[in-house]
Amino acid sequence: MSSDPLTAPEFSPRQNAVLGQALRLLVDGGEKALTTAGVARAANCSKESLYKWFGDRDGLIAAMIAFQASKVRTFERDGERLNVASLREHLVMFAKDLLEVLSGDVSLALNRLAVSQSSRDGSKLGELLLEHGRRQIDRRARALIDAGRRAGLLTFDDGEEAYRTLYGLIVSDMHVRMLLGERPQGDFTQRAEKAVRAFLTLHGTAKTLAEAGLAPV
Amino acid sequence: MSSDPLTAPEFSPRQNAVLGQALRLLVDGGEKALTTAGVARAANCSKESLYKWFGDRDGLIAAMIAFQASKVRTFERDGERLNVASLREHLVMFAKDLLEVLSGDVSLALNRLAVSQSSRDGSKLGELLLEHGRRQIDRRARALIDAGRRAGLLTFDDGEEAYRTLYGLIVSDMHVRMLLGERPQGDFTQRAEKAVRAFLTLHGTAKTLAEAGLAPV
DNA sequence: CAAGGCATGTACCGTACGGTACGGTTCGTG
DNA sequence: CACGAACCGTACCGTACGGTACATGCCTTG
Repeated sequence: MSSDPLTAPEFSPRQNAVLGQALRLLVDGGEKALTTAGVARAANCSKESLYKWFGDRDGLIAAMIAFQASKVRTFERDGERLNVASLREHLVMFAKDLLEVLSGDVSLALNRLAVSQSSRDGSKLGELLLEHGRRQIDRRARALIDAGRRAGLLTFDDGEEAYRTLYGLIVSDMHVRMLLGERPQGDFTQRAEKAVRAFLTLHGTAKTLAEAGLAPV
Repeated sequence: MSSDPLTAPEFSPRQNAVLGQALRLLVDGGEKALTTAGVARAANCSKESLYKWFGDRDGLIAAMIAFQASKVRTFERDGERLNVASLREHLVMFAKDLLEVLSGDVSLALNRLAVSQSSRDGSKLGELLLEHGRRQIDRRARALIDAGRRAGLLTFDDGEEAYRTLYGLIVSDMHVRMLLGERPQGDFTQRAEKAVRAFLTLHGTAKTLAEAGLAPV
């Protein structure tokens, strides 16, 4: 890795096209299908170019992660005044987006790849994936629940811990199960709404609980 | 796979010793270290015996999963009368055990292996791992929260869903992060207690909430 | 047009792995 | 003791992959 992919994740259009083909190859055939010769054939480029651009196979994979992360952009529109209904709506939207992202083909394939490489020492692939893939969506959720607290709708001491709780309520073990090959079952919308309801029960203020009809029996 | 490892997961002592060495090899060196020649060398047996006993490499891995599952036995002692304190204690114990199991070296190595193989079609490794590794601990938790409901301490409609909630509160994304190579941070006991507190807040009856001092502010 | 950079395609090399075959050894059994 | 089964160690085979070298062709630039 000659250039730091954390600060220089930009490639030429031709290279982006190659990375896209590589991702497609990975999604379709799994890790063992991601051979340098296979990528070169699928992208109509030469292996020599691959090594010139990305250094080695690990560099190619790192570039694929950066490329995919650059495609998944999440918009965080805030500044608007939050009330119980809008907070809930935003939380449900976030939950659904999170479930969609995690269950996506490319996300699952890249996560599988990073997991399988993580046993090798010095492989920063997992770190890279967490940093690139999660940072955006994590910041969006953190900003949302912080705004909820500022608006007097949520109560918690540690924002990070509250976010972890929200994440666990939404995802549970679904991500690992999908990584292991299980197909997602159940409706994402329903799952998201239930998770948000539980989260509000745990961290909503009295005002929120009353307005949302979540007062404990 | 000539014999069904779901119903016949028993092997001779010699074979068990070989499987143990194979697991050690996998834990130490990751998936790429788990070569048939390496296992044979580490276990002082011949490759021919490996293929005779386990069929092929996949059969060996399946046998490793069954062997490891046979070692991790979880005791579910029930029948005692549950009160709020004992329910809470059992839940915390379960949560700590779950975190211990998931963060164990062998568990992580096997999960990484199953995840990396899950993209290949027809690979029932993930299914096998979920079935063997989780069944015991899942049943224990399910029995516990069902007993809690029968004792009038918990309230929920769907036991499976309640368990998923408990699981998510305990683990959140820690499992995936560990699979990606991150070292677990924080105290398991504290994490377990917080998760159980949240679970009781969500699914405890009025009696439970009052006795546990969890009445919402 | 000439020249040089850049990309492609192919051929090649070394290595490592899954799986098989075979000779030698140990051990239980009639 | 003789026999056979099981097993060990090793050598072997075919294949596939990562990485490199080289010849050809395109496209810009002076």
